[in-house]
Amino acid sequence: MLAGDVNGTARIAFKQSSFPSRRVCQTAIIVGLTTQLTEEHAMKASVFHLATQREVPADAEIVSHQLMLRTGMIRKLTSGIYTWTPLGLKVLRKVEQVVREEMDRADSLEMLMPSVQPAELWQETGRWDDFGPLLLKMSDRAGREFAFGPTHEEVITEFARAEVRSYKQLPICFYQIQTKFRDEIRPRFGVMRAREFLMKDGYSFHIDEDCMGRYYQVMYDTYTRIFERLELKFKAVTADSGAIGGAVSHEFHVLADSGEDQIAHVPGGDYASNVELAEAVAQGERAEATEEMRLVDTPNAKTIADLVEGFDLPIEKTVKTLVVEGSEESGHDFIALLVRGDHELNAVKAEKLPQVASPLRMAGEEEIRKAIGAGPGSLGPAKLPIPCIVDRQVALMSDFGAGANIDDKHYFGINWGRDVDLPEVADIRNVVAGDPASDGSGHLELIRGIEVGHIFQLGRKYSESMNAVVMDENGRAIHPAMGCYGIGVSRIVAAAIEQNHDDKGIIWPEPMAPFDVVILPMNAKKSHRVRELADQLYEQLGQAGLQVLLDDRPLRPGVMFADAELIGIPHQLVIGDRGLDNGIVEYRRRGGENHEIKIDEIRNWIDNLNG
RNA sequence: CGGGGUGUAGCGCAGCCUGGUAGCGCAACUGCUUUGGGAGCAGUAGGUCGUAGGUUCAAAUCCUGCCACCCCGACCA
Repeated sequence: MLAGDVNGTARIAFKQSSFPSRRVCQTAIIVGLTTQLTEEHAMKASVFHLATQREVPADAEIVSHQLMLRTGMIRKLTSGIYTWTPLGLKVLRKVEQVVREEMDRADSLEMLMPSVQPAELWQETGRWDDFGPLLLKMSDRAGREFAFGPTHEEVITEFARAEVRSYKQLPICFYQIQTKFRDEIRPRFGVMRAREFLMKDGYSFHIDEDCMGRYYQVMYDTYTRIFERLELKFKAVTADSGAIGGAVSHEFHVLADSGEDQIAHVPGGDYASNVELAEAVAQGERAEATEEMRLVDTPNAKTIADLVEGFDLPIEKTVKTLVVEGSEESGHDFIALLVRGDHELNAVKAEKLPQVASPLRMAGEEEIRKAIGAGPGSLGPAKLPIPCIVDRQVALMSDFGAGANIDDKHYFGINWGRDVDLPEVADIRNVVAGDPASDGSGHLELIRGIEVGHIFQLGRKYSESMNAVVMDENGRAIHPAMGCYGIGVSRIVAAAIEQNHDDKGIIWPEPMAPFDVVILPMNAKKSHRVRELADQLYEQLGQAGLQVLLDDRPLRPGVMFADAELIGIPHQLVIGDRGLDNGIVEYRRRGGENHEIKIDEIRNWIDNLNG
């Protein structure tokens, strides 16, 4: 059809002259020319689905979400649920493959578990209720209940209790890369916090804690290698294990200012922790009292800021009193928590206090009035009718000011012991920049990160609740210790963009770029030699094992440049008559230096690139 | 779930207050010109105005319910 078309457009002519078009490939299938079909690296823009957009979609807040939509990597189907387009999938698969290779290297065994899981399994561990509304529940025609798996501890433990019966089979680790669903209350930022997402989850089984600990270290190293291979700037931090359970846990964060998590670390040192967990160490010693405690009228002082401005009180001499719901075992409806005026309460730490209800709930104004007799702006430790726990730093304060538990009145010059008995002391605040690290290694700096991996030493939580047992050397049935290891594969794609972009678009780390090289022929329609060299390079690069995109679309140069930069292809070759006159093609490194390559040196250049 | 906001062409928006048969930019399609940084001209196509009801001679516009989506808070890979 194309061959004899004298009046055919240049576009058709160009396609015709190049490497197998879609039509030719189909023919090749028929005649069995499979060698050409294995050329899956190579792709022409004219047969690919490039769907870039110039305008920024209105509801995309962060850069990665905007760029993923503008490049056409993803399309939203509904809230928190996205289609990965051919372009986006190429990136996702690359990340997946690095994860797979490193997991395999650590002797972890890939498998695939069901995403639809029966309710009974979740009821066994109690998580059918504990997981709460995050669990997407559904029922079949017979009314039996199921959940779409948000994680797979139950399924793997069920699998292991049937398959793994002897210590001789241990240790063993299984993993899968699979779509998960968590019905997040508020999905946002595109695939960064989606409801449906791609996750690598791994689970290991061990005869004892010792072995679990050793394999945990193997996974720690594996994760480190994964993020190094992906060329991301990241940090491993000690973390809270949250709903999954277990004692020891580390999170892996891709560092980016837009990250939702705060990390406390010692610059240049080993200490790094999620702020949720970072221990706040009290500094200094309590000074002698120099003032008398006095009741002061503070009619308009409802906040710490009012107090500081209106009464010339240094913020380090003020105390915030927060009222939270008490736990059942505390025997009280409400508990007061005190932190210094310039500090913040740490909810994770507070929740772990036995007196405090979990999850943490702040008391409302009405509840506070009923329990204390004054409003939230006038609370303090003196003459407080409910139990009280103070932060370590608060315990070291002297001559400080706090509410008097009478509306519009504060006590100034309060001193522990003399005026008020020192209540229970605990670490309940967030660390701030400059605090000493709890290991004494230096002073903390706070940075932001995106959590892309989390490893846990689970222990026997699941093997016990689901009664998975193996026989040990002495013929006794024991519950194996478990570890679990997650990586947010789809989130990594977004996190990588957050960390690597400029005003023109994405700057992919090479290992996850959708294509290695793009060929941009200038004015190919008119220039036979441009077309010829483009085709030749396309073939050579493909045969060299590089994933190459030939932009054979009949477009103006500006559009081609803009697309190549937006999509973020690391290496660009610009072929034009201007360069050919001088025997060169132009090479551009996305986000880096440009230079010229002599045409007769291209072969070397390609070999170099590939090596 | 609580608080706020928005639903009009694939994307971004105007029109609504003051009811009168729906418009702009980008994208798409056709033709000609143009071709080293998101072209120009001419033409074409595309919309149950989220949805259901109500008021009215007449509803994108006014009223009510519902739905969806987005933003701020607690959760997570």
